[in-house]
Amino acid sequence: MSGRLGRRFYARAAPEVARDLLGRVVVGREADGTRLAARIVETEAYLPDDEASHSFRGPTDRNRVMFGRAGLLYVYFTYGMHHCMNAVTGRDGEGSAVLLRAAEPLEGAAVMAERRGTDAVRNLCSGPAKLCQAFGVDRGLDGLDLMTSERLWIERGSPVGDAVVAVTTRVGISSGTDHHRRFVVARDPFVSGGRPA
DNA sequence: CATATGATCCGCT
DNA sequence: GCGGATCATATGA
Repeated sequence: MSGRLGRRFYARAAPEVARDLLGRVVVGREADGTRLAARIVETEAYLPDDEASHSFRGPTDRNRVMFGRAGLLYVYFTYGMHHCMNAVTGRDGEGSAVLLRAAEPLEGAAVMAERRGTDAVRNLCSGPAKLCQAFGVDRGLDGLDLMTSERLWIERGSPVGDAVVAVTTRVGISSGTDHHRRFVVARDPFVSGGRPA
């Protein structure tokens, strides 16, 4: 429990949190107690001033959690089959969050491999929907509190230095493409797309 | 390696 | 009805 990131970590501007999440560790706990862990290597920041953000047009039933307090988990469903997870950031009611896009498996790779239907470790968490599938995250976890949940949380891990961080435009959106709010660990083989950035 | 396409649901216009 | 913060597979260079 002591390794968990605290509320104040998330209660900052989304781009700052996105940058700082690189090198941190997402931890999941299975019903049977098995621990899953993965080191975050790619994130994206979403703010309410951004046409590509779900929060751009204000709160709805779907995105309500994004307007909640920092440190909540916002999970959405898209393309008819995929889930993606975000950590809510900033002030309560603001509508900003950081999308977790890719991670390097550290613990529980066997469980992830079974869920993902592949043995290739590089392919278990190298994309936002893959990451959710590997950890068994769906809308049932929408709104959980990363401070107190026994199902999913984020630990301190090892923050990375500026020399290793690359900032780029974001992926998979058709508007708001001018914002440089995607953060990746440069040359890391576990980023989405399977290619170093 | 690159581009194309199908899968399959739901929130929003 | 449309199209999306995606992924896996298929096909062609």
